[in-house]
Order: sequence, then C-alpha cells, then structure tokens
Amino acid sequence: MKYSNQSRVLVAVDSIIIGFDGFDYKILLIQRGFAPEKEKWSLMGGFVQNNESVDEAANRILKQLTGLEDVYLEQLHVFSEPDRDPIERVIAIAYVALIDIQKYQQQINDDFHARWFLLKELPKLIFDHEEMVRAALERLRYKAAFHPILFELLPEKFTLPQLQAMYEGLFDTKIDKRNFSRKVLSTNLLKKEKDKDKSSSKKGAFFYSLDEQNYKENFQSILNFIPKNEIQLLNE
Amino acid sequence: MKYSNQSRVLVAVDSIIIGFDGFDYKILLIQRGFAPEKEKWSLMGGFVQNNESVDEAANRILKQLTGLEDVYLEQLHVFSEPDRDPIERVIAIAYVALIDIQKYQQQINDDFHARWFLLKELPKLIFDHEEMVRAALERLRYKAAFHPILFELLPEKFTLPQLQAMYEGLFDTKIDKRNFSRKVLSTNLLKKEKDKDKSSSKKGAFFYSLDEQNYKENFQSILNFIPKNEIQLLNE
DNA sequence: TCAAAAGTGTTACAGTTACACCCATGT
DNA sequence: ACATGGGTGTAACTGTAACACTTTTGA
Repeated sequence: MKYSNQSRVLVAVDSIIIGFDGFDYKILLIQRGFAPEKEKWSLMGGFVQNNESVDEAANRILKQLTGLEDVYLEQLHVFSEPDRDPIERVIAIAYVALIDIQKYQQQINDDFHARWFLLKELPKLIFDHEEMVRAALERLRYKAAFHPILFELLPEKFTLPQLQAMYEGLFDTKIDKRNFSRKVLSTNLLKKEKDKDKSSSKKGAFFYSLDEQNYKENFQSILNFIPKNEIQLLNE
Repeated sequence: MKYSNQSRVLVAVDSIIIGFDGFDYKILLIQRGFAPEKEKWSLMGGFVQNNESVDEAANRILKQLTGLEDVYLEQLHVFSEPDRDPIERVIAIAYVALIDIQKYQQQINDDFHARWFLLKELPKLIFDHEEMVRAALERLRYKAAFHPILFELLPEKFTLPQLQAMYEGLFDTKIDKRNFSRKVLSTNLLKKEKDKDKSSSKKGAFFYSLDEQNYKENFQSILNFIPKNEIQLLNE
C-alpha cells in the first residue's frame, strides 16, 4: 500500500567537512565523478538509500570519502529549491562535519580526488554548494560561541596558542591571550600535559588535552532574561 | 534526463505550531483525515509538491490550516527513520511555528478539526510526532534564551507580567520581577503604551509594544571565549 | 478598608576587560 | 646576546542577583 497521487523525489546528503590545520580553516572538496558538472569541485554528497536514515546516510558517505567514523556530524539545513539540480529535482540535506586534519590526513581516500582547500581560497562550487558553505560557517560561529565544539578540530594534544588561533580565525579577531587562557582554564575542561610543542617557538608551549569527563557536560551558556543558574542543559 | 538507479521517496513537512494564551503554552493539533491513523491527533503536515521548496510547502500547509501568513516558521530537523510511517517511507522535515493565539484564533479553519491542546496535556500523537514536539520545545528554549523570538507569541500589545509569565512558563522557573523588567526595558526593544490591561489586576498593568526598528537587530547574545564586543551578528 | 497585583531602587558580588612585563630557549 | 613566542597578575568596570516596600483600585 502506498500514498496515492503524490510525487516522490530524490533525497541527497551533502556534507561540509571543516578542518583546521593549526593556522587556517580548510574545507574538504571532491571532484564530482559524474554528470552534470563532472570534474567540478563539489561538497561530498550522495543519495539517501532505502534502508537508512539521513543521519546514517551522512555517516556512510563521510566514511566512504574519508575513512572516518565517529566524527562530529550535525544536520545543518535542507536545501530544496526545485531547480537546484539541473538534471532532476533533488532535495539536499546538508551536514556539517568537524574533523582533525592532522590525525586523519592519511586516511583520506584518494580515489575520490578529495582535496583540502583554504576556506579563504575556495574554488567555484557546483549548484548551491557555496550557499551551503556559507550557512555552515554561520552555524559554526554561532555554536562555537556557546559550545566547546571547536575542540573537535584539534588533535588529542594541542596548545593554548593553537586553540586561541582557532577562535581568532573563526571570528576573525584578536583575543588577549591572558584573558583567553584564564577563561579557557577556568572551565576545567583541559588537562595540562607534561610535554611541550616546540614546533612554533623556542620556549615551547605546553600541550593540553581534553578532560573527557567534563567535556559536553561542564560547558554552559549564558542567557538574557533568565537568571543564569536556571539554565541547566540547553543542548543543541 | 534523470539520475539512474536511485530510489525516490515521499517528502513531507510537519509543523509544530506553538501558541501562548497569556498563561499556558499550547500546541495546535489536527485529527488526521486519512489512513493510516485516521482520526488520531497529529501535527499539521502535508507532502512537498513538485514546484515548491520545503519552506514554501511549510508556509502553504500552515496557511491551509490556520489561514495565517507571515508567521514565524523555522526549519527544525529532518526525521527520516525508514519505517517511521507504516504505509511507505516518508522523510519528514519538521518546522516550528510560533503564533499569537489571541489574534488569530478566529482564523483557525474548523474544517481541519484543529484544536489547541495544553502543552502539559497533549494526547498521544501518531508516528514520531511526539519526538518532534520534544525537539521543538528544546529548540524553542534554546533560542529563546538568546533571541527575542518569544515576542512572536504575543499580541501587538502586551504587559510585562505577561511577558514574564511566558519566560517563566517555558523555563519552568520563577524570575524576580524587578530584575526582569530592568533587563527587558534596558534592551530598548519595548515601547510603553498609554493604556493598561486591567483584566488581571485592579491596578492594571501598562501595555507595551515592540519597537519594530530595534527588533531583530538590537538583540544580541553573549559568549564565552570571545570578548563580547566581537560578536556582531550571530544570526541563526 | 482590604486584598491582589503592579511598580520601583540599592547594595554586594562576580565576571570581564584592559593592560605590561618576565621567562625560556635556539640560533 | 638577542630575538621569538610563551606565560602570568592586578585593578577598574560592568552586569547580575538578591532583596522589601509602596501604589493603585475594584470589590
């Protein structure tokens, strides 16, 4: 039994895969392997199959491209202009993925002709993918302002200057390092390691790692009309 | 020309329509007019047509039910478990609508057997609609903490005690009225009217109205690692 | 006149910002 | 020895929370 007189449509998933290499934000793009727009740069995408939810499809497709599982992956928005794909109507569900470039670089599958592009130097993208990238960055800025998601972009061990550069890059601003480190450390989210990263200075900067206990629990938001201690868990 | 070897699927829109009557939050439900689950309570929904985006579909369907246009309507999340609808696979894109019950009550179309239910006394809903309602409330709490969206639920003119009750209801808390009014008024978002609402006290409470100039611009968020004056417009 | 809700001010505290110098090390 | 980036403390300020009494008026 089926619903009658309704038209069915292709549903695709497209992922904006964001990375940070310690200095710059990058996005992973592929050269599309089939018409239309064959060979043009594109977000990683694919069609949702019969037996999977769209979340599952996004994870499956991400794994095909990068070999990665258990990556931060969040539904962004549905893009559905009837003529966004010239071949036939495709409703696209965009996802944002945050991954640690360094750790996983070797796993990127070359079969897909995937390449990291500097965020500031993206090539032209097919269809409405540039709009998707814009929306993804807006969302990332928004969430990063209140949630510790940017840690997803960092390796196991990272330094405070790296962390600060990541926030400065995303918000395109300079932050006072004294205030920054005080705020970050006051969350008790970080554990100081014994060793230092000497790759970018002579003195070296201490490594820190995430305190997994507190992460995703300890971090909360501030708000406006409601007294602060009334906000418990505003998960989003 | 078409993409080959891909299966097409029905795409629907379901809207969680939230209202506030001055005392309680309510949700607008309909009795589903067709099988399966005919006569059961359901969110307002419908299938996306060939020539419209999903945003357009959501607006169209909302207008069919309520007669309302230009209502606050926001994409919430895609619900896509393959078996969420027993008849055939349907991918549902959930929307949240915020409407002023009082102003539009007369426009609600009775043909649809629509009824407002107290949020605290919802009936059983079909499919995964209860999950959608839960997600909608979470989103509403989240956004309301940082954005002035709850004003969408109020009539043109409203009182501070009403506004406060709305925030208290959503967050299930009590707020000090002195602090609340100081904070709210300090945003310069409200204009004090000359007349009072005497419906709930002898003294009467002054009406206020939104200063449309400032609304949607003046209201900003606070954040954590980034100095406050670095946050310009974190639209979401 | 009294009950019920509206309206208003002050003080203590906490969090945020602005700001400048010393430290460690490789060359 | 010096250049480079890493690390730290304090004081002024701003925003938030806690708190209680007076006002208005219909019944």
